[in-house]
Amino acid sequence: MKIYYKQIAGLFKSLADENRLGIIFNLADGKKSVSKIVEETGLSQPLVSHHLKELKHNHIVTTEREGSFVFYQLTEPAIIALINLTNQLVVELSEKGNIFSTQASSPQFPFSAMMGKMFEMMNQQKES
Amino acid sequence: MKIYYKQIAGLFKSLADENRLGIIFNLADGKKSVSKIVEETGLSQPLVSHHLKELKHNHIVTTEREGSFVFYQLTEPAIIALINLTNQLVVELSEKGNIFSTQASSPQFPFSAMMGKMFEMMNQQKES
DNA sequence: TTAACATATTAATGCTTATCTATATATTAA
DNA sequence: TTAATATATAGATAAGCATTAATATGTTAA
Repeated sequence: MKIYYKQIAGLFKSLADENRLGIIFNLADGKKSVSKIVEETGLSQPLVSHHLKELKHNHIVTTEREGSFVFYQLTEPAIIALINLTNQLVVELSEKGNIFSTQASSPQFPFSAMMGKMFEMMNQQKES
Repeated sequence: MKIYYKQIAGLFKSLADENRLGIIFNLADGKKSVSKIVEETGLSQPLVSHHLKELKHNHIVTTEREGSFVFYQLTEPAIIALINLTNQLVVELSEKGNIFSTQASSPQFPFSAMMGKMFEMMNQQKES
Protein backbone atom coordinates (compact mmCIF):
# COMPACT_ATOMS: atom_id res chain seq x y z
CA MET A 1 0.00 0.00 0.00
CA LYS A 2 1.35 3.39 -0.95
CA ILE A 3 2.17 5.69 1.95
CA TYR A 4 0.98 9.26 1.56
CA TYR A 5 3.42 10.97 3.91
CA LYS A 6 2.27 14.47 3.11
CA GLN A 7 -1.41 13.70 3.62
CA ILE A 8 -0.76 11.72 6.78
CA ALA A 9 1.29 14.60 8.16
CA GLY A 10 -1.58 16.93 7.27
CA LEU A 11 -4.11 14.78 9.10
CA PHE A 12 -1.88 14.49 12.16
CA LYS A 13 -1.44 18.26 12.08
CA SER A 14 -5.20 18.61 12.31
CA LEU A 15 -5.24 16.27 15.28
CA ALA A 16 -2.29 17.96 16.98
CA ASP A 17 -4.28 20.55 18.87
CA GLU A 18 -6.05 20.10 22.16
CA ASN A 19 -9.01 22.25 21.19
CA ARG A 20 -9.52 20.46 17.91
CA LEU A 21 -9.42 17.12 19.71
CA GLY A 22 -12.06 18.51 22.05
CA ILE A 23 -14.23 19.51 19.12
CA ILE A 24 -13.84 16.10 17.49
CA PHE A 25 -14.85 14.32 20.68
CA ASN A 26 -17.73 16.74 21.03
CA LEU A 27 -18.94 15.59 17.61
CA ALA A 28 -18.69 11.94 18.63
CA ASP A 29 -22.40 11.81 19.47
CA GLY A 30 -23.61 13.12 16.15
CA LYS A 31 -23.86 16.26 14.10
CA LYS A 32 -24.07 19.62 15.76
CA SER A 33 -24.37 23.28 14.88
CA VAL A 34 -21.46 25.61 15.44
CA SER A 35 -23.26 27.35 18.28
CA LYS A 36 -23.88 24.02 19.99
CA ILE A 37 -20.19 23.20 19.79
CA VAL A 38 -19.33 26.65 21.09
CA GLU A 39 -21.70 26.14 24.00
CA GLU A 40 -20.45 22.67 24.88
CA THR A 41 -16.73 23.27 24.50
CA GLY A 42 -16.62 26.71 26.05
CA LEU A 43 -14.44 28.01 23.21
CA SER A 44 -15.12 31.31 21.47
CA GLN A 45 -17.23 31.30 18.33
CA PRO A 46 -14.50 32.57 15.99
CA LEU A 47 -12.06 30.05 17.42
CA VAL A 48 -14.45 27.16 16.89
CA SER A 49 -15.16 28.39 13.39
CA HIS A 50 -11.44 28.60 12.68
CA HIS A 51 -10.75 25.09 13.92
CA LEU A 52 -13.74 23.64 12.08
CA LYS A 53 -12.35 25.15 8.90
CA GLU A 54 -9.06 23.37 9.49
CA LEU A 55 -10.86 20.08 10.23
CA LYS A 56 -12.98 20.46 7.12
CA HIS A 57 -9.91 21.17 5.02
CA ASN A 58 -8.57 17.74 5.92
CA HIS A 59 -11.97 16.09 5.40
CA ILE A 60 -12.26 15.18 9.07
CA VAL A 61 -15.68 16.83 9.18
CA THR A 62 -18.35 17.56 6.62
CA THR A 63 -21.03 20.25 6.73
CA GLU A 64 -24.61 20.81 5.78
CA ARG A 65 -26.57 23.99 6.17
CA GLU A 66 -30.06 23.94 7.70
CA GLY A 67 -31.54 27.38 7.64
CA SER A 68 -29.20 29.74 9.38
CA PHE A 69 -27.43 26.89 11.11
CA VAL A 70 -24.47 25.00 9.75
CA PHE A 71 -24.19 21.47 11.05
CA TYR A 72 -20.86 19.74 11.31
CA GLN A 73 -20.33 16.02 11.61
CA LEU A 74 -17.47 13.56 11.58
CA THR A 75 -16.80 12.23 8.09
CA GLU A 76 -15.62 8.97 9.62
CA PRO A 77 -16.85 8.46 13.21
CA ALA A 78 -14.27 5.73 13.68
CA ILE A 79 -11.66 8.47 13.90
CA ILE A 80 -12.64 8.55 17.57
CA ALA A 81 -11.34 5.01 17.87
CA LEU A 82 -8.07 6.06 16.28
CA ILE A 83 -7.66 8.79 18.85
CA ASN A 84 -8.53 6.40 21.68
CA LEU A 85 -5.94 4.02 20.33
CA THR A 86 -3.40 6.83 20.32
CA ASN A 87 -4.36 7.62 23.88
CA GLN A 88 -3.45 4.07 24.80
CA LEU A 89 -0.16 4.41 22.94
CA VAL A 90 0.65 7.64 24.75
CA VAL A 91 0.12 5.99 28.11
CA GLU A 92 2.37 3.07 27.23
CA LEU A 93 5.09 5.22 25.66
CA SER A 94 5.35 7.42 28.69
CA GLU A 95 5.63 4.32 30.86
CA LYS A 96 8.34 2.76 28.72
CA GLY A 97 10.17 6.02 28.24
CA ASN A 98 10.12 6.85 31.91
CA ILE A 99 12.68 5.01 33.96
CA PHE A 100 11.08 6.24 37.12
CA SER A 101 7.62 5.05 36.20
CA THR A 102 7.11 2.72 39.16
CA GLN A 103 3.75 1.14 38.52
CA ALA A 104 3.12 -0.09 35.01
CA SER A 105 -0.55 -0.04 34.13
CA SER A 106 -0.25 -3.35 32.24
CA PRO A 107 -3.55 -2.89 30.42
CA GLN A 108 -5.81 -5.73 29.53
CA PHE A 109 -5.18 -5.09 25.86
CA PRO A 110 -1.96 -3.22 25.16
CA PHE A 111 -1.43 -1.16 22.05
CA SER A 112 0.93 -3.60 20.38
CA ALA A 113 -1.47 -6.51 20.92
CA MET A 114 -4.33 -4.60 19.36
CA MET A 115 -2.19 -3.64 16.39
CA GLY A 116 -0.99 -7.18 16.01
CA LYS A 117 -4.53 -8.54 15.99
CA MET A 118 -5.53 -5.94 13.46
CA PHE A 119 -2.83 -7.01 11.05
CA GLU A 120 -3.81 -10.63 11.52
CA MET A 121 -7.28 -9.64 10.46
CA MET A 122 -6.02 -7.79 7.41
CA ASN A 123 -3.89 -10.73 6.32
CA GLN A 124 -6.70 -13.23 6.77
CA GLN A 125 -8.84 -11.02 4.60
CA LYS A 126 -6.22 -10.87 1.86
CA GLU A 127 -5.78 -14.63 1.79
CA SER A 128 -9.48 -15.36 1.48
CA MET B 1 -10.43 5.27 30.11
CA LYS B 2 -9.16 8.75 30.77
CA ILE B 3 -8.32 10.80 27.68
CA TYR B 4 -5.04 12.70 27.85
CA TYR B 5 -5.79 15.41 25.31
CA LYS B 6 -2.59 17.31 25.88
CA GLN B 7 -0.36 14.27 25.54
CA ILE B 8 -2.25 12.97 22.51
CA ALA B 9 -1.91 16.37 20.86
CA GLY B 10 1.81 16.26 21.66
CA LEU B 11 2.23 12.85 20.09
CA PHE B 12 0.28 13.89 16.99
CA LYS B 13 2.47 16.99 16.76
CA SER B 14 5.50 14.73 16.62
CA LEU B 15 3.88 12.74 13.83
CA ALA B 16 2.76 15.83 11.94
CA ASP B 17 5.90 16.29 9.91
CA GLU B 18 6.82 14.55 6.70
CA ASN B 19 10.48 14.27 7.57
CA ARG B 20 9.78 12.83 11.00
CA LEU B 21 7.43 10.27 9.45
CA GLY B 22 10.24 9.38 7.08
CA ILE B 23 12.62 8.90 9.98
CA ILE B 24 10.12 6.75 11.85
CA PHE B 25 9.57 4.51 8.84
CA ASN B 26 13.32 4.38 8.36
CA LEU B 27 13.56 2.96 11.88
CA ALA B 28 10.91 0.33 11.14
CA ASP B 29 13.57 -2.29 10.40
CA GLY B 30 15.46 -1.88 13.64
CA LYS B 31 17.81 0.44 15.45
CA LYS B 32 20.14 2.68 13.53
CA SER B 33 22.83 5.25 14.12
CA VAL B 34 22.19 8.88 13.32
CA SER B 35 24.58 8.77 10.38
CA LYS B 36 22.77 5.76 8.95
CA ILE B 37 19.48 7.63 9.15
CA VAL B 38 21.10 10.66 7.55
CA GLU B 39 22.42 8.50 4.75
CA GLU B 40 19.14 6.70 4.12
CA THR B 41 16.77 9.65 4.38
CA GLY B 42 18.93 12.18 2.58
CA LEU B 43 18.28 14.80 5.25
CA SER B 44 21.06 16.92 6.72
CA GLN B 45 22.73 15.72 9.91
CA PRO B 46 21.62 18.65 12.09
CA LEU B 47 18.08 18.30 10.80
CA VAL B 48 17.94 14.60 11.60
CA SER B 49 19.43 15.29 15.02
CA HIS B 50 16.83 17.98 15.62
CA HIS B 51 13.93 15.75 14.64
CA LEU B 52 15.25 12.81 16.66
CA LYS B 53 15.33 15.07 19.68
CA GLU B 54 11.68 15.90 19.15
CA LEU B 55 10.80 12.21 18.72
CA LYS B 56 12.74 11.31 21.83
CA HIS B 57 11.00 14.03 23.80
CA ASN B 58 7.68 12.32 23.14
CA HIS B 59 9.11 8.86 23.86
CA ILE B 60 8.60 7.72 20.28
CA VAL B 61 12.25 6.67 20.12
CA THR B 62 14.83 5.62 22.68
CA THR B 63 18.61 5.81 22.40
CA GLU B 64 21.69 3.92 23.38
CA ARG B 65 25.27 4.93 22.76
CA GLU B 66 27.76 2.44 21.33
CA GLY B 67 31.17 3.99 21.10
CA SER B 68 30.94 7.19 19.16
CA PHE B 69 27.64 6.16 17.63
CA VAL B 70 24.22 6.82 19.08
CA PHE B 71 21.62 4.31 18.06
CA TYR B 72 17.98 5.24 17.88
CA GLN B 73 15.10 2.79 17.87
CA LEU B 74 11.33 2.88 18.03
CA THR B 75 10.05 2.58 21.59
CA GLU B 76 6.96 0.82 20.29
CA PRO B 77 7.42 -0.63 16.79
CA ALA B 78 3.65 -0.98 16.46
CA ILE B 79 3.54 2.78 15.96
CA ILE B 80 4.21 1.90 12.33
CA ALA B 81 0.88 0.12 12.27
CA LEU B 82 -0.84 3.19 13.68
CA ILE B 83 0.60 5.29 10.89
CA ASN B 84 -0.41 2.73 8.28
CA LEU B 85 -3.89 2.78 9.73
CA THR B 86 -3.91 6.56 9.46
CA ASN B 87 -2.78 6.24 5.87
CA GLN B 88 -5.84 4.13 5.20
CA LEU B 89 -8.02 6.72 6.94
CA VAL B 90 -6.52 9.52 4.87
CA VAL B 91 -7.33 7.69 1.66
CA GLU B 92 -10.92 7.09 2.70
CA LEU B 93 -11.47 10.60 4.02
CA SER B 94 -10.28 12.19 0.83
CA GLU B 95 -12.63 9.92 -1.12
CA LYS B 96 -15.64 10.72 1.06
CA GLY B 97 -14.79 14.39 1.25
CA ASN B 98 -14.32 14.72 -2.46
CA ILE B 99 -17.52 14.94 -4.44
CA PHE B 100 -15.59 14.51 -7.65
CA SER B 101 -13.83 11.39 -6.50
CA THR B 102 -15.10 9.09 -9.24
CA GLN B 103 -13.67 5.71 -8.38
CA ALA B 104 -13.88 4.64 -4.76
CA SER B 105 -11.05 2.33 -3.82
CA SER B 106 -13.43 0.20 -1.69
CA PRO B 107 -10.57 -1.50 0.14
CA GLN B 108 -10.74 -5.06 1.31
CA PHE B 109 -10.69 -3.89 4.89
CA PRO B 110 -11.83 -0.31 5.37
CA PHE B 111 -10.75 1.80 8.29
CA SER B 112 -14.09 1.69 10.09
CA ALA B 113 -14.27 -2.11 9.86
CA MET B 114 -10.80 -2.47 11.34
CA MET B 115 -11.66 -0.12 14.16
CA GLY B 116 -14.91 -1.90 14.80
CA LYS B 117 -13.18 -5.26 15.02
CA MET B 118 -10.61 -3.83 17.35
CA PHE B 119 -13.21 -2.62 19.77
CA GLU B 120 -14.96 -5.95 19.65
CA MET B 121 -11.67 -7.48 20.71
CA MET B 122 -11.28 -5.07 23.56
CA ASN B 123 -14.79 -5.70 24.82
CA GLN B 124 -14.42 -9.47 24.67
CA GLN B 125 -11.29 -9.11 26.72
CA LYS B 126 -13.07 -7.03 29.33
CA GLU B 127 -15.93 -9.50 29.69
CA SER B 128 -13.68 -12.47 30.18
C1' DT C 1 -36.96 46.86 4.35
C1' DT C 2 -34.98 46.20 9.26
C1' DA C 3 -33.78 43.50 13.35
C1' DA C 4 -31.91 39.49 15.28
C1' DC C 5 -29.28 35.62 15.11
C1' DA C 6 -25.69 32.20 13.14
C1' DT C 7 -21.47 31.75 11.06
C1' DA C 8 -17.30 33.22 8.67
C1' DT C 9 -13.52 36.22 7.88
C1' DT C 10 -10.01 39.71 8.63
C1' DA C 11 -6.22 41.89 10.94
C1' DA C 12 -3.11 41.92 14.60
C1' DT C 13 -0.52 39.58 18.20
C1' DG C 14 2.70 36.56 20.03
C1' DC C 15 4.35 31.97 20.02
C1' DT C 16 6.16 27.93 17.91
C1' DT C 17 8.73 25.47 14.52
C1' DA C 18 11.44 23.82 10.32
C1' DT C 19 15.57 24.66 8.31
C1' DC C 20 20.35 26.20 7.50
C1' DT C 21 25.09 27.45 8.77
C1' DA C 22 28.44 27.31 11.94
C1' DT C 23 30.29 25.51 15.95
C1' DA C 24 30.62 22.71 20.03
C1' DT C 25 30.97 18.28 22.31
C1' DA C 26 32.06 13.46 22.60
C1' DT C 27 34.53 9.37 21.25
C1' DT C 28 38.12 6.69 19.12
C1' DA C 29 42.51 6.06 16.87
C1' DA C 30 47.11 7.32 16.13
C1' DT D 1 48.57 14.99 23.00
C1' DT D 2 46.28 15.63 17.94
C1' DA D 3 43.36 14.17 14.09
C1' DA D 4 39.24 12.22 12.52
C1' DT D 5 34.64 11.03 13.00
C1' DA D 6 29.87 11.09 15.18
C1' DT D 7 26.46 13.71 17.22
C1' DA D 8 24.44 17.76 19.38
C1' DT D 9 23.61 22.54 19.92
C1' DA D 10 23.31 27.54 19.11
C1' DG D 11 21.91 31.41 16.40
C1' DA D 12 19.43 33.26 12.63
C1' DT D 13 15.66 33.32 9.41
C1' DA D 14 11.38 32.58 7.65
C1' DA D 15 7.10 30.52 7.79
C1' DG D 16 3.19 28.76 10.22
C1' DC D 17 -0.27 28.74 13.75
C1' DA D 18 -3.47 29.67 17.87
C1' DT D 19 -5.90 33.23 19.69
C1' DT D 20 -8.56 37.56 20.21
C1' DA D 21 -11.35 41.55 18.85
C1' DA D 22 -13.78 43.52 15.40
C1' DT D 23 -16.36 43.13 11.40
C1' DA D 24 -18.54 40.95 7.47
C1' DT D 25 -21.73 37.71 5.45
C1' DG D 26 -25.72 34.85 5.35
C1' DT D 27 -30.39 33.59 6.93
C1' DT D 28 -34.91 34.09 9.01
C1' DA D 29 -38.64 36.62 10.97
C1' DA D 30 -41.25 40.71 11.47
